[in-house]
Amino acid sequence: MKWSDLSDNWCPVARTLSLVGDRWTMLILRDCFLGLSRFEQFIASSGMTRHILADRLKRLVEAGVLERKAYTTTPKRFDYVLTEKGQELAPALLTLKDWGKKHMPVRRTTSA
Amino acid sequence: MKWSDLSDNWCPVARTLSLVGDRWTMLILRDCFLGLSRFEQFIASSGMTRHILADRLKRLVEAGVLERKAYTTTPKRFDYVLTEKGQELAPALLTLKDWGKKHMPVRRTTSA
DNA sequence: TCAAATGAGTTTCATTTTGGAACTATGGCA
DNA sequence: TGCCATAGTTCCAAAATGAAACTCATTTGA
Repeated sequence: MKWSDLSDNWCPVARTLSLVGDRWTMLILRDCFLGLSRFEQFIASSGMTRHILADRLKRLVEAGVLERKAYTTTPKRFDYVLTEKGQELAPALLTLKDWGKKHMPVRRTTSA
Repeated sequence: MKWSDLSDNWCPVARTLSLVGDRWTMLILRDCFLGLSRFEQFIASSGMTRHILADRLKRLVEAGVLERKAYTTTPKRFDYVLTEKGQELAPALLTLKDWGKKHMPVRRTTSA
């Protein structure tokens, strides 16, 4: 079975994951909740590559999770901002944050 | 930057995603919360391929999210059950479920 | 007794995705 | 004019995934 087939799964968790359950997508949303909204900001913040970001932004806009709003006309440049639908993913991000703080300690390479 | 490097990220969301933020992992956990615990059950329920499942189970056990308990000795066979740490991912799954129910309707191919 | 079935993986190979880097396009600014 | 910034796109190699077959140990059952 292909991952993309999950969008029609009977299970709402699976359907949600078909949109946000791949690498990087949730991290873009985290950045949005942190107040970032532009291509280069997402690149700098997340460390993902440019064409993956371009692809994910397109998918999120198509899904109605982000809105692409021009902030200059010449040249055309855009802010990506959370829609109401996107805002409602906040609880999911918060649970992931809490779990990470509790269970995924940063293993720092002790300067030996 | 590689996905696996996220495990040392300053952000707890990113660290959590380094473990559960790839394709299929969350779906295995969903199945665990539904009461499934065996290899063939996960295969039947999720639709993922066998070697991906084997890989994910190994990672989840190593991470302490699942425990691999033998339920027969000859031949050795195992149940994969949520640890306390794994149980604590329940809120994350619930938020994804709620969001999916609200925002990801099943688009059914009307029998035309 | 031998064949088929079960459960849990492993292996192989083709197809997709991703990572990394370079390249394009538009316009501002020195 | 030449350089910089923003926002992508393109190219190629490396890694991950999908599909199917194969392994192994044991059980069932004809």
